[in-house]
Amino acid sequence: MDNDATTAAREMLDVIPLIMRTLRPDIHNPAGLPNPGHFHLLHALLDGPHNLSELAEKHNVTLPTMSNTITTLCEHGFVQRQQAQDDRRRVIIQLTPTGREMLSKIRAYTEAHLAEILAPVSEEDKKQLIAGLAVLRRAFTTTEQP
Amino acid sequence: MDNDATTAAREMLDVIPLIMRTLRPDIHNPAGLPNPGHFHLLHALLDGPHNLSELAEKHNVTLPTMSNTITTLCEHGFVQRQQAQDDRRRVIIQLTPTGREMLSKIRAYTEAHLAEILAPVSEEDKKQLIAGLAVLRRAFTTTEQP
DNA sequence: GCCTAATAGTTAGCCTGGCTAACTATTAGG
DNA sequence: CCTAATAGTTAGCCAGGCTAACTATTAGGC
Repeated sequence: MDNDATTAAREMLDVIPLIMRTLRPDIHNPAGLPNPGHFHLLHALLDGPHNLSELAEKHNVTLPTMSNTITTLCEHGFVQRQQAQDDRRRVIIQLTPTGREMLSKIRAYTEAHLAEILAPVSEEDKKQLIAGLAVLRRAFTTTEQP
Repeated sequence: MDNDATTAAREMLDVIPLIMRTLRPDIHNPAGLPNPGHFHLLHALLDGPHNLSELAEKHNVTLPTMSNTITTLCEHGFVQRQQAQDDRRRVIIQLTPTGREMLSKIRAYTEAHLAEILAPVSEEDKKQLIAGLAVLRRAFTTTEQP
Protein backbone atom coordinates (compact mmCIF):
# COMPACT_ATOMS: atom_id res chain seq x y z
CA MET A 1 0.00 0.00 0.00
CA ASP A 2 1.09 3.56 -0.73
CA ASN A 3 1.12 5.26 2.61
CA ASP A 4 1.53 8.84 1.45
CA ALA A 5 -1.35 8.48 -0.98
CA THR A 6 -3.53 7.20 1.84
CA THR A 7 -2.44 10.02 4.12
CA ALA A 8 -3.22 12.58 1.46
CA ALA A 9 -6.58 10.97 0.70
CA ARG A 10 -7.52 10.96 4.37
CA GLU A 11 -6.50 14.57 4.74
CA MET A 12 -8.47 15.58 1.64
CA LEU A 13 -11.60 13.94 2.99
CA ASP A 14 -11.18 15.84 6.25
CA VAL A 15 -10.42 19.19 4.65
CA ILE A 16 -12.85 19.26 1.73
CA PRO A 17 -15.95 19.31 3.96
CA LEU A 18 -14.54 22.31 5.82
CA ILE A 19 -14.11 24.15 2.54
CA MET A 20 -17.45 23.14 1.10
CA ARG A 21 -19.30 24.27 4.18
CA THR A 22 -17.96 27.75 3.53
CA LEU A 23 -18.44 27.81 -0.22
CA ARG A 24 -21.77 26.06 -0.57
CA PRO A 25 -23.94 29.07 0.31
CA ASP A 26 -22.09 31.24 -2.23
CA ILE A 27 -22.57 28.74 -5.00
CA HIS A 28 -25.95 27.21 -4.28
CA ASN A 29 -28.04 30.06 -2.96
CA PRO A 30 -26.94 33.12 -4.89
CA ALA A 31 -29.59 35.74 -5.55
CA GLY A 32 -31.27 35.20 -8.91
CA LEU A 33 -30.70 31.47 -9.29
CA PRO A 34 -34.01 29.72 -8.69
CA ASN A 35 -32.69 26.25 -7.87
CA PRO A 36 -29.41 25.34 -6.10
CA GLY A 37 -28.57 22.57 -8.54
CA HIS A 38 -28.84 24.83 -11.56
CA PHE A 39 -25.37 26.24 -10.99
CA HIS A 40 -23.61 23.02 -11.92
CA LEU A 41 -25.69 22.72 -15.04
CA LEU A 42 -24.98 26.25 -16.25
CA HIS A 43 -21.33 25.75 -15.41
CA ALA A 44 -21.20 22.70 -17.65
CA LEU A 45 -22.40 24.86 -20.54
CA LEU A 46 -19.45 27.24 -20.19
CA ASP A 47 -17.25 25.10 -22.43
CA GLY A 48 -19.72 25.27 -25.29
CA PRO A 49 -23.19 24.12 -26.36
CA HIS A 50 -24.49 20.65 -25.59
CA ASN A 51 -27.56 18.70 -26.47
CA LEU A 52 -30.03 17.36 -23.93
CA SER A 53 -28.81 13.77 -23.88
CA GLU A 54 -25.25 14.77 -23.10
CA LEU A 55 -26.37 17.03 -20.28
CA ALA A 56 -28.69 14.40 -18.85
CA GLU A 57 -25.98 11.77 -18.86
CA LYS A 58 -23.31 14.04 -17.43
CA HIS A 59 -25.57 15.08 -14.57
CA ASN A 60 -27.04 11.67 -13.87
CA VAL A 61 -30.63 12.62 -14.51
CA THR A 62 -33.06 11.24 -17.06
CA LEU A 63 -33.82 12.93 -20.34
CA PRO A 64 -37.30 14.09 -19.30
CA THR A 65 -35.90 15.64 -16.15
CA MET A 66 -33.23 17.50 -18.06
CA SER A 67 -35.80 18.62 -20.59
CA ASN A 68 -37.93 20.15 -17.84
CA THR A 69 -34.95 21.70 -16.09
CA ILE A 70 -33.81 23.33 -19.31
CA THR A 71 -37.32 24.61 -19.86
CA THR A 72 -37.27 26.48 -16.56
CA LEU A 73 -33.75 27.80 -17.25
CA CYS A 74 -35.01 29.02 -20.64
CA GLU A 75 -37.93 30.77 -18.95
CA HIS A 76 -35.46 32.50 -16.65
CA GLY A 77 -33.40 33.54 -19.66
CA PHE A 78 -30.17 31.79 -18.69
CA VAL A 79 -30.02 29.37 -21.61
CA GLN A 80 -31.65 28.94 -25.00
CA ARG A 81 -32.82 25.99 -27.06
CA GLN A 82 -31.97 25.77 -30.73
CA GLN A 83 -32.58 23.06 -33.33
CA ALA A 84 -29.50 21.46 -34.84
CA GLN A 85 -29.60 22.00 -38.61
CA ASP A 86 -27.76 18.78 -39.52
CA ASP A 87 -30.00 16.54 -37.39
CA ARG A 88 -33.32 18.12 -36.62
CA ARG A 89 -34.07 15.72 -33.78
CA ARG A 90 -31.32 17.27 -31.73
CA VAL A 91 -31.75 20.34 -29.61
CA ILE A 92 -28.70 22.45 -28.89
CA ILE A 93 -28.61 24.14 -25.49
CA GLN A 94 -26.38 27.12 -24.93
CA LEU A 95 -25.86 29.89 -22.44
CA THR A 96 -27.38 33.27 -23.10
CA PRO A 97 -25.36 36.39 -22.26
CA THR A 98 -27.56 36.68 -19.16
CA GLY A 99 -26.59 33.17 -18.07
CA ARG A 100 -22.94 33.83 -18.70
CA GLU A 101 -23.09 37.03 -16.70
CA MET A 102 -24.81 35.28 -13.79
CA LEU A 103 -22.07 32.66 -13.71
CA SER A 104 -19.26 35.17 -13.72
CA LYS A 105 -20.93 37.11 -10.92
CA ILE A 106 -21.10 33.99 -8.76
CA ARG A 107 -17.55 33.13 -9.66
CA ALA A 108 -16.28 36.62 -8.79
CA TYR A 109 -18.16 36.70 -5.53
CA THR A 110 -16.96 33.27 -4.44
CA GLU A 111 -13.41 34.02 -5.48
CA ALA A 112 -13.39 37.23 -3.45
CA HIS A 113 -14.82 35.41 -0.45
CA LEU A 114 -12.16 32.71 -0.71
CA ALA A 115 -9.36 35.23 -1.17
CA GLU A 116 -10.54 36.99 1.97
CA ILE A 117 -10.28 33.76 3.93
CA LEU A 118 -6.81 33.08 2.54
CA ALA A 119 -5.53 36.62 3.06
CA PRO A 120 -4.29 36.09 6.65
CA VAL A 121 -2.28 33.02 5.60
CA SER A 122 1.49 33.62 5.52
CA GLU A 123 3.21 34.17 2.17
CA GLU A 124 5.12 30.94 2.50
CA ASP A 125 1.99 28.95 3.25
CA LYS A 126 0.25 30.47 0.27
CA LYS A 127 3.08 29.29 -1.99
CA GLN A 128 2.75 25.86 -0.43
CA LEU A 129 -0.99 25.88 -1.01
CA ILE A 130 -0.63 26.90 -4.65
CA ALA A 131 1.92 24.13 -5.18
CA GLY A 132 -0.41 21.58 -3.58
CA LEU A 133 -3.29 22.71 -5.77
CA ALA A 134 -1.12 22.29 -8.87
CA VAL A 135 -0.50 18.69 -7.84
CA LEU A 136 -4.21 18.11 -7.46
CA ARG A 137 -4.95 19.66 -10.81
CA ARG A 138 -2.52 17.34 -12.53
CA ALA A 139 -3.75 14.27 -10.67
CA PHE A 140 -7.38 14.92 -11.47
CA THR A 141 -7.02 16.05 -15.04
CA THR A 142 -4.99 12.99 -16.06
CA THR A 143 -7.68 10.79 -14.49
CA GLU A 144 -10.52 12.62 -16.22
CA GLN A 145 -10.99 10.68 -19.44
CA PRO A 146 -12.54 7.27 -18.51
CA MET B 1 -5.13 43.45 -3.03
CA ASP B 2 -3.36 40.25 -2.05
CA ASN B 3 -2.33 38.67 -5.29
CA ASP B 4 -1.27 35.28 -3.98
CA ALA B 5 -4.53 34.88 -2.11
CA THR B 6 -6.42 35.64 -5.31
CA THR B 7 -4.29 33.22 -7.30
CA ALA B 8 -4.88 30.50 -4.74
CA ALA B 9 -8.60 31.23 -4.65
CA ARG B 10 -8.84 31.10 -8.42
CA GLU B 11 -6.93 27.84 -8.53
CA MET B 12 -9.12 26.32 -5.81
CA LEU B 13 -12.27 27.18 -7.74
CA ASP B 14 -10.82 25.52 -10.81
CA VAL B 15 -9.58 22.41 -9.05
CA ILE B 16 -12.40 21.69 -6.61
CA PRO B 17 -14.95 20.93 -9.35
CA LEU B 18 -12.53 18.42 -10.86
CA ILE B 19 -12.26 16.66 -7.53
CA MET B 20 -15.95 16.80 -6.72
CA ARG B 21 -16.88 15.33 -10.08
CA THR B 22 -14.86 12.25 -9.12
CA LEU B 23 -15.99 11.96 -5.50
CA ARG B 24 -19.66 12.85 -5.83
CA PRO B 25 -20.83 9.44 -7.00
CA ASP B 26 -19.01 7.73 -4.11
CA ILE B 27 -20.59 9.99 -1.55
CA HIS B 28 -24.04 10.65 -2.92
CA ASN B 29 -25.08 7.38 -4.50
CA PRO B 30 -23.66 4.67 -2.29
CA ALA B 31 -25.64 1.46 -2.06
CA GLY B 32 -27.98 1.53 0.93
CA LEU B 33 -28.40 5.27 1.28
CA PRO B 34 -31.88 6.17 0.04
CA ASN B 35 -31.35 9.87 -0.61
CA PRO B 36 -28.16 11.60 -1.83
CA GLY B 37 -28.44 14.41 0.70
CA HIS B 38 -28.66 12.09 3.68
CA PHE B 39 -24.92 11.58 3.78
CA HIS B 40 -24.19 15.13 4.93
CA LEU B 41 -26.81 14.85 7.62
CA LEU B 42 -25.48 11.58 9.02
CA HIS B 43 -21.97 12.96 8.83
CA ALA B 44 -23.00 15.92 10.97
CA LEU B 45 -24.12 13.47 13.67
CA LEU B 46 -20.66 11.90 13.91
CA ASP B 47 -19.49 14.45 16.46
CA GLY B 48 -22.31 13.63 18.85
CA PRO B 49 -26.09 13.87 19.24
CA HIS B 50 -28.03 16.94 18.18
CA ASN B 51 -31.60 18.06 18.45
CA LEU B 52 -33.82 18.80 15.49
CA SER B 53 -33.54 22.58 15.57
CA GLU B 54 -29.75 22.50 15.46
CA LEU B 55 -29.77 20.09 12.55
CA ALA B 56 -32.37 22.11 10.67
CA GLU B 57 -30.44 25.32 11.09
CA LYS B 58 -27.08 23.80 10.21
CA HIS B 59 -28.48 22.30 7.02
CA ASN B 60 -30.59 25.27 5.99
CA VAL B 61 -33.90 23.47 6.01
CA THR B 62 -37.01 24.16 8.06
CA LEU B 63 -37.89 22.26 11.19
CA PRO B 64 -40.74 20.29 9.59
CA THR B 65 -38.48 19.22 6.75
CA MET B 66 -35.81 18.03 9.13
CA SER B 67 -38.43 16.25 11.20
CA ASN B 68 -39.60 14.31 8.15
CA THR B 69 -36.07 13.57 6.98
CA ILE B 70 -35.16 12.19 10.40
CA THR B 71 -38.29 10.08 10.35
CA THR B 72 -37.21 8.37 7.16
CA LEU B 73 -33.64 7.92 8.47
CA CYS B 74 -35.15 6.35 11.61
CA GLU B 75 -37.20 3.98 9.50
CA HIS B 76 -34.03 2.95 7.70
CA GLY B 77 -32.36 2.37 11.05
CA PHE B 78 -29.53 4.90 10.63
CA VAL B 79 -30.49 7.22 13.49
CA GLN B 80 -32.74 7.15 16.53
CA ARG B 81 -34.95 9.68 18.26
CA GLN B 82 -34.82 10.04 22.03
CA GLN B 83 -36.54 12.45 24.40
CA ALA B 84 -34.24 14.71 26.41
CA GLN B 85 -34.89 14.11 30.10
CA ASP B 86 -34.06 17.63 31.25
CA ASP B 87 -36.36 19.31 28.70
CA ARG B 88 -39.00 16.99 27.41
CA ARG B 89 -39.81 19.19 24.44
CA ARG B 90 -36.44 18.41 22.94
CA VAL B 91 -35.73 15.37 20.84
CA ILE B 92 -32.18 14.07 20.71
CA ILE B 93 -31.09 12.55 17.43
CA GLN B 94 -28.14 10.21 17.34
CA LEU B 95 -26.53 7.71 15.04
CA THR B 96 -27.28 4.04 15.50
CA PRO B 97 -24.44 1.52 15.11
CA THR B 98 -25.92 0.77 11.68
CA GLY B 99 -25.65 4.43 10.70
CA ARG B 100 -22.12 4.67 11.99
CA GLU B 101 -21.14 1.58 10.06
CA MET B 102 -22.69 2.91 6.87
CA LEU B 103 -20.68 6.12 7.22
CA SER B 104 -17.40 4.36 7.78
CA LYS B 105 -18.01 2.14 4.78
CA ILE B 106 -18.57 5.17 2.56
CA ARG B 107 -15.54 6.84 4.06
CA ALA B 108 -13.33 3.80 3.52
CA TYR B 109 -14.51 3.34 -0.03
CA THR B 110 -14.01 6.98 -0.96
CA GLU B 111 -10.61 7.08 0.72
CA ALA B 112 -9.47 4.02 -1.21
CA HIS B 113 -10.73 5.52 -4.45
CA LEU B 114 -8.89 8.77 -3.77
CA ALA B 115 -5.69 6.98 -2.76
CA GLU B 116 -5.83 5.07 -6.02
CA ILE B 117 -6.03 8.31 -7.98
CA LEU B 118 -3.13 9.78 -6.01
CA ALA B 119 -0.95 6.68 -6.21
CA PRO B 120 0.74 7.56 -9.53
CA VAL B 121 1.74 11.02 -8.22
CA SER B 122 5.45 11.33 -7.44
CA GLU B 123 6.63 11.15 -3.83
CA GLU B 124 7.72 14.74 -3.88
CA ASP B 125 4.40 15.93 -5.22
CA LYS B 126 2.57 13.98 -2.56
CA LYS B 127 4.57 15.74 0.14
CA GLN B 128 3.71 19.02 -1.53
CA LEU B 129 0.04 18.09 -1.63
CA ILE B 130 -0.02 17.11 2.04
CA ALA B 131 1.63 20.40 2.95
CA GLY B 132 -0.91 22.33 0.91
CA LEU B 133 -3.78 20.50 2.57
CA ALA B 134 -2.38 21.36 5.98
CA VAL B 135 -2.47 25.03 5.02
CA LEU B 136 -6.09 24.70 3.95
CA ARG B 137 -7.01 22.94 7.16
CA ARG B 138 -5.56 25.75 9.23
CA ALA B 139 -7.14 28.46 7.10
CA PHE B 140 -10.59 26.93 7.25
CA THR B 141 -10.62 25.86 10.87
CA THR B 142 -9.59 29.30 12.14
CA THR B 143 -12.40 30.81 10.06
CA GLU B 144 -15.00 28.34 11.32
CA GLN B 145 -16.41 30.02 14.38
CA PRO B 146 -18.52 33.02 13.22
C1' DG C 1 -37.11 4.16 -52.85
C1' DC C 2 -40.27 2.47 -49.04
C1' DC C 3 -41.00 0.37 -44.46
C1' DT C 4 -39.16 -0.83 -40.15
C1' DA C 5 -36.06 0.17 -36.40
C1' DA C 6 -33.49 3.34 -33.87
C1' DT C 7 -32.67 7.94 -31.87
C1' DA C 8 -33.80 12.69 -29.66
C1' DG C 9 -37.03 15.15 -27.08
C1' DT C 10 -41.46 16.12 -25.08
C1' DT C 11 -45.72 15.22 -22.50
C1' DA C 12 -48.47 12.79 -18.82
C1' DG C 13 -48.96 10.92 -14.42
C1' DC C 14 -46.97 9.62 -10.14
C1' DC C 15 -43.95 10.04 -5.85
C1' DT C 16 -40.75 12.31 -2.74
C1' DG C 17 -38.81 16.27 -0.41
C1' DG C 18 -39.18 20.98 0.39
C1' DC C 19 -42.09 24.86 2.37
C1' DT C 20 -45.85 27.45 5.24
C1' DA C 21 -49.58 27.25 8.44
C1' DA C 22 -51.75 25.29 12.14
C1' DC C 23 -51.52 22.26 16.07
C1' DT C 24 -49.69 19.76 20.57
C1' DA C 25 -46.66 19.47 24.41
C1' DT C 26 -43.63 21.40 27.49
C1' DT C 27 -41.11 25.03 29.91
C1' DA C 28 -40.36 29.97 31.50
C1' DG C 29 -41.86 34.18 33.65
C1' DG C 30 -44.73 37.91 35.64
C1' DC D 1 -51.40 30.14 38.01
C1' DC D 2 -51.94 31.92 33.46
C1' DT D 3 -49.82 33.75 29.49
C1' DA D 4 -45.99 33.61 26.33
C1' DA D 5 -42.29 31.30 24.34
C1' DT D 6 -40.04 27.12 22.60
C1' DA D 7 -39.57 22.29 20.34
C1' DG D 8 -41.60 19.17 17.29
C1' DT D 9 -45.27 17.16 14.61
C1' DT D 10 -49.08 17.03 11.26
C1' DA D 11 -51.62 18.78 7.10
C1' DG D 12 -51.74 20.56 2.69
C1' DC D 13 -49.39 22.48 -1.22
C1' DC D 14 -45.61 23.01 -4.92
C1' DA D 15 -41.40 21.78 -7.50
C1' DG D 16 -38.22 18.36 -9.17
C1' DG D 17 -37.28 13.61 -10.07
C1' DC D 18 -38.74 9.17 -12.35
C1' DT D 19 -41.15 5.79 -15.75
C1' DA D 20 -44.19 5.13 -19.56
C1' DA D 21 -46.10 6.59 -23.62
C1' DC D 22 -45.94 9.67 -27.53
C1' DT D 23 -44.02 12.68 -31.67
C1' DA D 24 -40.55 13.76 -34.92
C1' DT D 25 -36.68 12.71 -37.41
C1' DT D 26 -32.94 9.83 -39.23
C1' DA D 27 -30.75 5.28 -40.55
C1' DG D 28 -30.86 0.76 -42.70
C1' DG D 29 -32.49 -3.48 -45.11
C1' DC D 30 -34.48 -5.30 -49.05
